Amino acid sequence: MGSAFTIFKRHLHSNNMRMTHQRDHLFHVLLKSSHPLSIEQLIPLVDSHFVSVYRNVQELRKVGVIKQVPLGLKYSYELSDMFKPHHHHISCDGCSAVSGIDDEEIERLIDSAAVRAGYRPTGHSLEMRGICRNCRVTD
Amino acid sequence: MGSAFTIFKRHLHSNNMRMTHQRDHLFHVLLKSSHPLSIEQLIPLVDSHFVSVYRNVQELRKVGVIKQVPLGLKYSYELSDMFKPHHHHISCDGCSAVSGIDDEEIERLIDSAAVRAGYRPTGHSLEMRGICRNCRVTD
DNA sequence: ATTCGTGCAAACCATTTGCAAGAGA
DNA sequence: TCTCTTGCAAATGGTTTGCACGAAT
Repeated sequence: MGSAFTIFKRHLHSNNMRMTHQRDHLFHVLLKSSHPLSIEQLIPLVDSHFVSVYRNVQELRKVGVIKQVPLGLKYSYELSDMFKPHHHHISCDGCSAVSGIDDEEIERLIDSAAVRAGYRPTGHSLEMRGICRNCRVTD
Repeated sequence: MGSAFTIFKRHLHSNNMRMTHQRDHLFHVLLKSSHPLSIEQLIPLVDSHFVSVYRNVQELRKVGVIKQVPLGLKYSYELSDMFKPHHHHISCDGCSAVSGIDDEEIERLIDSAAVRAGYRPTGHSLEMRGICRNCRVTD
C-alpha cells in the first residue's frame, strides 16, 4: 500500500538517495507537525547535526519532498502535496497561531488567472494574515 | 495633489523620518521597477552605501511603504499598495520573467476564506509559478 | 565493497551594529 | 541647533564547504 512513509522511501530510492536515520526523523517531524517549521525550529527537534538538517532540507526540497513556504518574515518548511493535501495557511497578527485553509474554488481561480496571463500554471504559494477570534476579544 | 512621491513625503514626515537623497532614490527605483527587487539587486541600483539600503528597506517596511514578497526562493521588495495598486505576480519556471496579476475575484475569495476560518483578514501574499509562452515553444 | 551521508571544524558571506561625521528640519 | 541618517569598519551569526569517518545498499 502507499502510506506517506512508503512513498517517501520509494521517492528517495528513485532519486538515488539513501534512507538514513536523520532523514527518517526529519520526515516524521514534518509529518507530525500541524504547521510549517523554520530551520531554527527544526534543528532542536530533529536529532541530527544542524549541518545535516540544512543539507537534508535542501536535498529533499530539490526532489520535491519538502516545500518552502513564506511565513511571516521568513521561510518555513513543510511536506509537499505529495504527502499532505494541498492547502494554505493563515497566521494571526496577534498571537502568530497558524491555521490551515483548504478552498477548492481559490485553487481553480488562481490557475485560471495564470492561464489568462499566458502561463501554464505549475504551482503557487498563498499565505494569509489576519486577527484570530481570541485576539479580537483580548484587545 | 497626491502623487506617489507626495504621499511618500507626507508619510515619512508623519513618522518622524527625514527625507534624504538615499530614501528618495530608493523610492524612485522601486517606483519605476516593473517587478519586485531583491536587496542584492537593489544595492547596485541605489546610489547609497549598502548598509543604508538594508536600513532603509527595513525602516520603510516597518512604516508600510515597502512590502516584502516571496519570489522564487528568496524575498524581494516592492512598494506597498499605498503606491501601487494591489496585485500579485507570476514568475516563469523557465526564464524567471515576472508578470503582474490583478484579479478582483481572487481577492474577494481569499478574504472570505479567511473569514470562514475565523479571522479578520489583514493581508495576504500570493505568488504563482508557471511556464510562459516563450518557454513553452522553446522546449 | 562502494558509494553516499554525517559530523565536525573552518570558511563564508549576507546582514547588523557602534560610532563619528554629515545632512535635514 | 538638534536630532536623524549616513558611511565606514568591525562584529555577528546563519549557512555552506572540505574532509575523514561511518553507514546504507
